[in-house]
Amino acid sequence: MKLSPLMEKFILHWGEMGTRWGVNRTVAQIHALLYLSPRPLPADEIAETLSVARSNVSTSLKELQAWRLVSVTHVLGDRRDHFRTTSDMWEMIATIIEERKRREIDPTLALLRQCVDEMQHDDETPKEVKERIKSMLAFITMLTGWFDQIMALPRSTQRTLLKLGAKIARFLPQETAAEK
Amino acid sequence: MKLSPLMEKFILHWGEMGTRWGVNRTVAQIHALLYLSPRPLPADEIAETLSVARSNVSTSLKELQAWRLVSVTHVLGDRRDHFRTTSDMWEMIATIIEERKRREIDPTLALLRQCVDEMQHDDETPKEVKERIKSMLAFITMLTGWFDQIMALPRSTQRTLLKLGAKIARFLPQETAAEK
DNA sequence: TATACATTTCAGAAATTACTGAAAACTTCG
DNA sequence: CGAAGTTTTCAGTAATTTCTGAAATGTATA
Repeated sequence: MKLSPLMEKFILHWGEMGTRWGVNRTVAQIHALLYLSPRPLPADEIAETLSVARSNVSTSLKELQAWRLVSVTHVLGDRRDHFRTTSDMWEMIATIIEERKRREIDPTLALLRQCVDEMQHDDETPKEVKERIKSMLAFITMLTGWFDQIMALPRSTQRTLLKLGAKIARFLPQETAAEK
Repeated sequence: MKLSPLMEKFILHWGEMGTRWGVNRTVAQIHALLYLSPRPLPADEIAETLSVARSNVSTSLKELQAWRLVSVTHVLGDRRDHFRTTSDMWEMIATIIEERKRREIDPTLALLRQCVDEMQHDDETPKEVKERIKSMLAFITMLTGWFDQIMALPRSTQRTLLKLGAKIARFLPQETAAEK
């Protein structure tokens, strides 16, 4: 696929962003390319477009599929797999957050719970340290709970909330601001 | 500072998490150590505790300060700098998100705006591609707008919203669910 | 079933990132 | 000012991550 300078700029930037967030640059570039592409692309075309090895594309696509960000389709009269990603930004972000939660937050919660559990019979660990761990567990639990609930709402409600922004505060029962 | 097995486990996990999110492992470990520590720690104590070079600690602490996650204090009768991080999880997360926004989202928005600007006189880039870039810009603009507004609310309101979770939908004007 | 096409695997090479230790720079106090 | 204490810088090294190309594996069709 021939890239215009605009497309190239976009893809390169996305690659950079990827690295900042712990995602392999090529993986992020492929994702960006597929996001822009009006049609699903076969692996060899991706390799050619981005000037990376075919094998690298293969590995990266597997990674993107593991993230549920890329899916396979087929084109009539072509034996090759073709790859595409959703063009719905909301869906894309939701998927990324869900996967990160599954891969990173959930194991962290598990560890924190284990820590809190073990600390009962642990007289080596200072009291203050135990408190810190407990409050981190409480906080992350609350935040992920919020997130799960919001994600379970119908898309239209989510969109309403997003559009409302801070105006949502208007709808809250009055005394809201009264706290320590 | 002597680490109990519990503390060690926590710090190692945090280091791993860091690497997943594009943060240097040592930087994340130091952050974790300071989070747990009941008192501010001097750099050499951090180095000793985590078994890394003093110079590495120095660099990492600078990094953490650049992220506004760590600050310097002094202890009476000690010429060394002592370092601490907030123990308020909400504040910590807010800082991390704000910094990431400043470093990564804002430049991305700038790039997207530039792309949208340039695409007017660009006949090399397919129409569909232009649309994708526009809708990404629209989406990120909306999301960061929401975030900025929520962050500007008083802490107590934020806490109320967080606690409410999906129940917030109850307070919305009725017809909410009516959309495409 | 054999052939052509397509994809994956993987060992080694290349590139990048992280770390160390020594020296330089800076700071405080006597 | 000078000595002692503290922090920073940075060149070289180490560790890790990424990438490639060749071989192996998988798959469809003739």
